[in-house]
Amino acid sequence: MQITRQSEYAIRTVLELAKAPVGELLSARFISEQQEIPEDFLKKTIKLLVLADLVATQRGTNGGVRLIKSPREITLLDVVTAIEGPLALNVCLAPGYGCPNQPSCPVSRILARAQKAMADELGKASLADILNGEK
Amino acid sequence: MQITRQSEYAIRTVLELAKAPVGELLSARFISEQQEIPEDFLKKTIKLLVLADLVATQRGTNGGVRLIKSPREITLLDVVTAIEGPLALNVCLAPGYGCPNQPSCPVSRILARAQKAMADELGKASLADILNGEK
DNA sequence: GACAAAGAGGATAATATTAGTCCACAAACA
DNA sequence: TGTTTGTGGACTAATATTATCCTCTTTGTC
Repeated sequence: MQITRQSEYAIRTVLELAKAPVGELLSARFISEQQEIPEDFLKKTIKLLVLADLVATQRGTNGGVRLIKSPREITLLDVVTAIEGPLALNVCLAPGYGCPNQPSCPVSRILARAQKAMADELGKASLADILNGEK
Repeated sequence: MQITRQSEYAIRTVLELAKAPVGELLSARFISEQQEIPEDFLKKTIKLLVLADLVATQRGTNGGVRLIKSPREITLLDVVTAIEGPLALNVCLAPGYGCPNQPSCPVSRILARAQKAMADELGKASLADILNGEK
């Protein structure tokens, strides 16, 4: 019941990007050194962020990664979801899982509620909030 | 970011126990058949519930397992914690983990908040609530 | 055009976690 | 005494996570 290390890498990555001047490209190598993240693994992590439309990449000399949304518009929920897919506290809550009892099953209802409470908190925290020391 | 299958087994187990007449012993075999849980694995699961003081066991003929608290006093949080240990959305939130930045780190603060929101929901849901279809 | 810098992507390995199985043993009871 | 039932440990299997390696493509620069 933890976010994966890859999610943490992703969070540190977008924070690093959010700290840089708007629109500036940071290379995967640079980020990997700053944040002590294995470079090749970071690249894959970045790819997931691209697929989630949180960042864009550019190849070639002086290429790199940049945010494509304002730090105010990106939340921890966005980042974690980009890496791990939709939250699902239990298999029975995963999209497309066909539990015959759902949604009448009282356990799944409670898990869904707990999950929503957590997601709401993560969805409230933007990168900007975090960088501002967060009120 | 899921509860483990073992936690789910544990939940189903205590619910089964909560449905039975107060104080009645159910054997691991019986529960494993009712709930389709591998028997030997269930036994280990039960042991964790014992260690968490949620159930008591009795050996020998007609032995088995029973709750030692009222279903009103046992919450999903109790059960999940019994199996998985204290919740920790991230390593940095695990008891005893020495992150140099904690607790000033804004990310860990948010994760902690999200975790608490989830834990609160799980801690509100008692077995009795669940069996009553939960309001 | 050649070369270097970077991301893309696939394959595979290394670890860690989770789940499940097996078996000898101890306690309770008839 | 022997059967039922939990205990405990070792072990295996399955899966997920994390990490590494290598080749390819794109882009910019000389």
